[in-house]
Amino acid sequence: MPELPEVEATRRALAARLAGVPLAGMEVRERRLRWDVPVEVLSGAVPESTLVRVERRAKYLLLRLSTGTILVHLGMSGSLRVVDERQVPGPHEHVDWIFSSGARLRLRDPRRFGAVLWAGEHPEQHRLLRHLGPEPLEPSFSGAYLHGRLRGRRAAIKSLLMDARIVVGVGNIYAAEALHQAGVHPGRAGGRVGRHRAERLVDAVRTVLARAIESGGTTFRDYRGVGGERGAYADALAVYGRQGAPCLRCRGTLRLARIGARSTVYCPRCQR
DNA sequence: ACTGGATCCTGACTGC
DNA sequence: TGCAGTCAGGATCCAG
Repeated sequence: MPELPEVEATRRALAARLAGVPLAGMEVRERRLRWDVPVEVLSGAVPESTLVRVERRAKYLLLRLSTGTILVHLGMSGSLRVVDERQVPGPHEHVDWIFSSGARLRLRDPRRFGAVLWAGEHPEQHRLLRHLGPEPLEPSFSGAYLHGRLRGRRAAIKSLLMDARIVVGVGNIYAAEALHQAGVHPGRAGGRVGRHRAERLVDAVRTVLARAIESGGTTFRDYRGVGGERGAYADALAVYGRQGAPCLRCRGTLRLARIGARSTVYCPRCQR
């Protein structure tokens, strides 16, 4: 379940291994992902292009080719690996990018919630990127900004933190972690989060995400890095998956609730 | 405008 | 052991 740290870890690994390498082609074995993979336009744009650099916006990877930009979203079960050209694709390994070096970048996505799309020369104007909120690690995501966006909202703060129009990249795992670190109850109405709590939340979101990136992301179930390795942040989770266990801060018992149709673990004693 | 719920999909897990 | 049912979750879509 890749959230921002997993996507960023993937981006860094891809950039280190494949930036500047020419592409020879693409192989699409299953085009039915979240949206159909646009095989025709990609087969025109990919051969004889070069992967210039790899960027990230929210949870989208931007493969910047010399001929335009491919958007890759990992959905919930997607992962990318760099493999040897002789490695036979397994089930659910739907797309390969074939590099002139012989290496292949291989997309595996059992649940097919991911996406591979063409975004042309101005990806920031693509419909999926156009309405996104600020990046959580950039200065524009501030306590004042968050406080302003929460004003008057009655939905649970957890749901609002996971709303990509308010801030991108925060999914179910890191929302729960950040709320716990900030001492904010996940069910609190957005409009009842004051300036002080908003500041704490911004700090907590930043800290949690930055640490998770350093750890190579969180492998709770199936996420894997580009070389197949697990993310180490799972060991640092304070609440996610720990319902019934003692809160690491106050020793109260962590409780499981459903907020916005998502399971949510929190400490009823130190989150208010 | 805002809110919560349904939806897409498959694998892992639980309970009988 | 086998099978049916439930859950997981990002982002979009829809109804109220």
